[in-house]
Order: sequence, then C-alpha cells, then structure tokens
Amino acid sequence: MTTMQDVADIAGVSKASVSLVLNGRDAGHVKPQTAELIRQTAAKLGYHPNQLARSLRTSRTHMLGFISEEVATTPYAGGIILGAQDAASSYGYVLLTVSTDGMANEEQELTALRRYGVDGFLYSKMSNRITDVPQTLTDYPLVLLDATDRNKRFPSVEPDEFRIGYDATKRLIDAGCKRIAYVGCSEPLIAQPRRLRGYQAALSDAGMPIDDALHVDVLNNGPALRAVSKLFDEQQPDGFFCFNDARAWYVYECAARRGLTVGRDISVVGVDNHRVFAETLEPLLTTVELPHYEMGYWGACRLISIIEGHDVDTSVWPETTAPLPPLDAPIPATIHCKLIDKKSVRE
Amino acid sequence: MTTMQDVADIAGVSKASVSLVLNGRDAGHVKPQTAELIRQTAAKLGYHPNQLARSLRTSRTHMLGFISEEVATTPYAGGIILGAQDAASSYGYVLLTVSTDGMANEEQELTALRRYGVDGFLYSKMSNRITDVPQTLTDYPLVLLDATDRNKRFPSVEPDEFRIGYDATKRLIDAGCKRIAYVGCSEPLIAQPRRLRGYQAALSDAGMPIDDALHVDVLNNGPALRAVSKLFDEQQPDGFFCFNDARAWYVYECAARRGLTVGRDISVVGVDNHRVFAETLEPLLTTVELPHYEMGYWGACRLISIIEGHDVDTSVWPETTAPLPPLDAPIPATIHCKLIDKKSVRE
DNA sequence: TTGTAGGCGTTATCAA
DNA sequence: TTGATAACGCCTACAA
Repeated sequence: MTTMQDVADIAGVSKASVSLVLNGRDAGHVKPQTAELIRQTAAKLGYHPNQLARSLRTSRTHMLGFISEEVATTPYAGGIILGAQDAASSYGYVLLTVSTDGMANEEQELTALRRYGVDGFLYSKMSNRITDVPQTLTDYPLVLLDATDRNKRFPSVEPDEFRIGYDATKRLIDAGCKRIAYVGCSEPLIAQPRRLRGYQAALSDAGMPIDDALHVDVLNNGPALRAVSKLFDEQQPDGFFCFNDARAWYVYECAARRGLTVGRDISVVGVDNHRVFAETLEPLLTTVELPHYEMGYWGACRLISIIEGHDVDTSVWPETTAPLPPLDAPIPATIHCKLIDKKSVRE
Repeated sequence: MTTMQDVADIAGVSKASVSLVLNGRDAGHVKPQTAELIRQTAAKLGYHPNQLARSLRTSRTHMLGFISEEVATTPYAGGIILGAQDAASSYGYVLLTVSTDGMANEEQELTALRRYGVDGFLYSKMSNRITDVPQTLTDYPLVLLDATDRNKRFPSVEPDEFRIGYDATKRLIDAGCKRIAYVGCSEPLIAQPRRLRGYQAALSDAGMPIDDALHVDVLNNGPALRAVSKLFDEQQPDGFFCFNDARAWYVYECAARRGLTVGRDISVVGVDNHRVFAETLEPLLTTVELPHYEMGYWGACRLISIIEGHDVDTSVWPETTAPLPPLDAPIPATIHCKLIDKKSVRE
C-alpha cells in the first residue's frame, strides 16, 4: 500500500501539503502548481488514503450500521439493502450489515457495530411494525426503515399504504371492473386498515359504492381458500385487490376451479411481496411493488443528512433533497413511501 | 470513550501491561495479581478497545467484504447474507456488504471496500454461475458463494444440485407416486442437468423406469403453462418434481383446471426459491429449500479459516470444521451444499 | 506558501 | 515482571 509519505517524498513536498491538496483544502494554501504536481504523483502511484488512519484521526468512519430485525429471512430484504447501499455509495458511505433476527444477543451485536465506529444506524424492521428502539442506539444518528418509532423520537421511512391501496384499486376501476373486492390480511398489521381506506377512497372518488360484503380478510391455507371461494360464489366480483401475492394465489386457485381466466373474466391486482408472481404471471396479474428500495434509499439519505448536519427541509421530502448534493440514481416520479419526521408536515 | 490510557492510569500501570492482559498475552509476563487488577478496572470503566486503532496497528480489521453480484435484487439474498453473518459473528467478524448489481462501477466499489481494510471477500453470485473473479480481488483471501470460479483458483460453495434432485424425487417415490414427472427449466443453468440426474438416479435406485416423456423443460408464462398442460393430458403423471416454485405454479394451475387436488390426486415437490409457497401452501406442497443459509455460513467459515491461516481438512468439510473453534450455531445434519476446493476430494 | 510536530488508540520491541 | 518508546497513516495547528 502506498502511503501519503510516499507521495510526499516523490513529489518532493511534505505530508501536510499532500493532505491539504488531496482533501481539497488547498485553496489559498498551496500553490496551484504544487497542487497539480501532488495530484499527478498521487494518481501515478495509485495512492488511496487509508480509511482506518483517517477515521482514527477524524473519528468519522463513513460506515453506516444496517440492522435488520427480521429482514434477512424474508424475500423483502434485498430491496431495502440495495436502496440503502446505492444512496450510501453515492455519498461515499458504506454499509455494515448485521441481522439480529431472533438473536438473543442483540445488544452484543450492536455494541460490536459501535466499536467499529459506525457513524449512524439504519434500523430496519418488516411490515412497518411499531418499534422500540434499542437503548444502545439512542445516542447515535438513527433512522428507522419500514418501521415506526413508538416514541416518535427518530425519523422513519415507511410505505405509503393508503396510496398503495388507492392506486391498486384505481387500476381495477380503470380496467372497467364494476364489483371490486378486497382480499385483505387478518393479521394485525398497520398496512391493513390503511390499504383498506385507500381502496375505499378510490371507490368513492370514482362514484362507486362501498360494499362491505366485497371485503374479506384471510389468513393462510385451507380457511383462506374457503373464504375466497365463498366470496366468489356469493358476490361474483370482477376485480380483486389482494393484500399480497400469497392472497392473490387463492383468487387464482378459485378462478381456475371455476373455469375463469384472469385477465379476461376477472382482473387481479396484488401487492407483490415475493417476486414470484412478477416472474411467473406478468401478463396475467398486475402487481404493485412495495417501495422497499425507496425506503432504503431515502432512509440512508436522511441518515447521512443528519450525520453531516445538513438541515434538510423534510416537509417537501423526499421529492426534494436539497441541500444535499444531487444523486446520480434516478429519483422515481412517484415515491410510494413517506418520511415521518419531527419536522415533517406530511402525514 | 474510555481509552487504554485511562485504564492504565487508574490501575496505576502502563499501557503495555493493560494491552498484554486484555489480549490474553499476560501469561508469564504480568503478575497474576496485577492482571486481575487491570481486568477489574477495565470492567469497572466499561472499557472497550477501539477497533480502528487496533486495526491501524495490526492491519487486521475483522471485517469481511460481502459482494453480491445479483443477489440483492432477488429473494434469495437474505439467507446467504444471514448465514455468512452468523458464522462471521461467531468468530468475531463483521460483514461489509456491497452489491455491484448491474453497476458500471464495480471496480470502484471494490476498491472502496479495500480501502476500508477488509480482511477478505465473499463473492456471491446467483444460481451457481460460472464466474470470472474480478482482478481487484485476486490478491485477497476469497471464497465464492453459489458460484464457480472459472479458473478454479478460489474455493467456492455451491448447492449440491444432484442431491436436491435426488431427495425431491425420493419424496415422491416414498409418497407412492408411480408416474413422476420433472418440470425443469429451459434456461442454461448448471442446476438443471444436475437435478435431472438426481431425479433419474432416484428413479433408478427405486427400480422405476426413466421415461423421457415425463420430462419437460419450460420457461415462463403462456408457453410454460401450455407445455405443462400437454404433460398433464398426454402423460397423466401422479407426481411432479418442479425446478422451482414458479414452475410449480403451472402444475397447480393445470391441476385446478382439471378438478384435481394437490395432495390427494397428485403430489408436487418443488424447490422453493421465493418462500411464497412455503407460506401459502405448506400443507399442499412439499418444498425443498435451497441451501442459501448454509452456503453463506460455510463460505464465511472457509474464508475465515484462510484468513487466520488454519489448515482445514476440506476433504471432510463442512461436516467437520476442526481445527476451527466450535461454533454455537447448530450444524445441520445434512448439508445440501458442497465445498469446491483445491484440496477437496469431494466432487 | 510550505514544513514541522503532535496526537488519534493500539500493539510490539526492548531495556530496565 | 514492568514501562518507556516507537510505529501504524492520517489530519491539523502553528511556526517558519
């Protein structure tokens, strides 16, 4: 590894000058000519600063601790991590991941991360759970992902469930469906009532009646299948908004048994949690993606803005990120997630 | 943060002694009495060594770079990362993850990781692809996960596809199926022929005929559905081994349309890539899990053994991990993955 | 405009 | 058995 001293020696200057130039602090300190020389020899030698030494001095590591409570065992994980990764990388940060999934030694793992000197934490749950932030983390910059802080002390990024329900239902309306059912989830998830409200709002806005008989919440397996079966027979819906792809499968099964073809006789829109349907049924099923990537992405952005002390205007966030530097990654036109922040006026 | 100097001052000794004691190198160097005093004051002050300073000195960071080429965008990722995580954590290592998924700047990302001083790399592809290791990594300890090094220079851990095919088929045989079909994948994946061989071997071992008409490779969507439909009508299989859950779905759809019930009229075993079926169809569909967790786990073990210079006997690996210290994590009785290593006699 | 020197928190060498 | 002391590579007053 070539060090700063090497560069200094070969360029015939001192370490201090090299440091100044390579950190962009040379304006008015180092003669432009010398600066250029330094830059060139650095490039020639393939010099890269040693992060450890730098961090030891500055006590900033440019590492973010990514903690996933339940994420890693689910298929959802990838997107969040990838989003956080991309954002982090744009700003010169890197992710130190740890999953405390069902581990007894959560505290241990977290203090381990602290010892590595991470600058802040992304704390990622699943399905937007209400969460108590571990004591160990409360004195660090921290942003929650797909989770909500019970005490509302920390910013969080969560899916805009209402919008998901609204958009999905709107698609069915636009497709000409007249009797649109909602196959929900009977587990007590935050998402459930919000998606339901979105579904109802979309119907109302379109001047369509809200019929409770068209709404059924199910769990899994046999009972779920029977409940959907009943819905088919008693209500004969022509459109289905499904809480997720697992639920959508029951609709498929029932349709198949009745000789109905999805995409012709009935329409189905589901929230795609597992990607298997996107891969398999693309032409048949319309899916709404959960904004996992976006949550990771904007969560990391927010965290970095906190770490670096930027005063982000979160009322127009994440549509606007100023005064953060612009990012290369494309910003989606519609972002199906929202930032919850003390300063936020949204929600 | 309390430092070593603090401990030394309060205990009334020098930094050197503290260092020796706290690193367990005090035998024959430090008087047991002093050692005890040092340990106690360290505990009292809540002293934790600063990893950065330590790393700067030892040039060992106990961080592993986890590179996923394609992993993060798939539902498979979680398991691999989690496995690697668990193993790493057992040995006091931590994972620095980076996904170069479709990134133009792979090299950049990797040199970034190098600057952070990772001790080695886990390079994770998907679906056991033949892989060229990036030049940037070749001078580091490196283990490939779910991938095979084209030049066979580095160890890799990949699924035991033959065994997967064999076991899945065996289950159908044990369930009493007489006409067992294989619904494979027509993409050119390493897994495909190996699973097919496993399927055939299981049939042979059971004294059952191998009928090529019962084997069909499909892609997606309409054509796949029609191919499986044809299989149903022309061959009337009573058991199906499916390449993955996406393929299994076509079997379900066809069965439903014919009024056949899975678990009663026909049996289905599929490799579960997406977890959606495990969640939804548990009682109906039998699934074989891909050994993602195991690959991550054993890959990390191997990498660490290389880093620490242990001479692991890979001929009996991963069943035995000696001379590595024992791990807390349970070792699965049957491991559906195998280590490919220069010294390996397996495969 | 440049260079010198001190320190970040460890570990390791070598006298005492 | 201990304790100075010198690295590790970098940043940053401050002096020249």
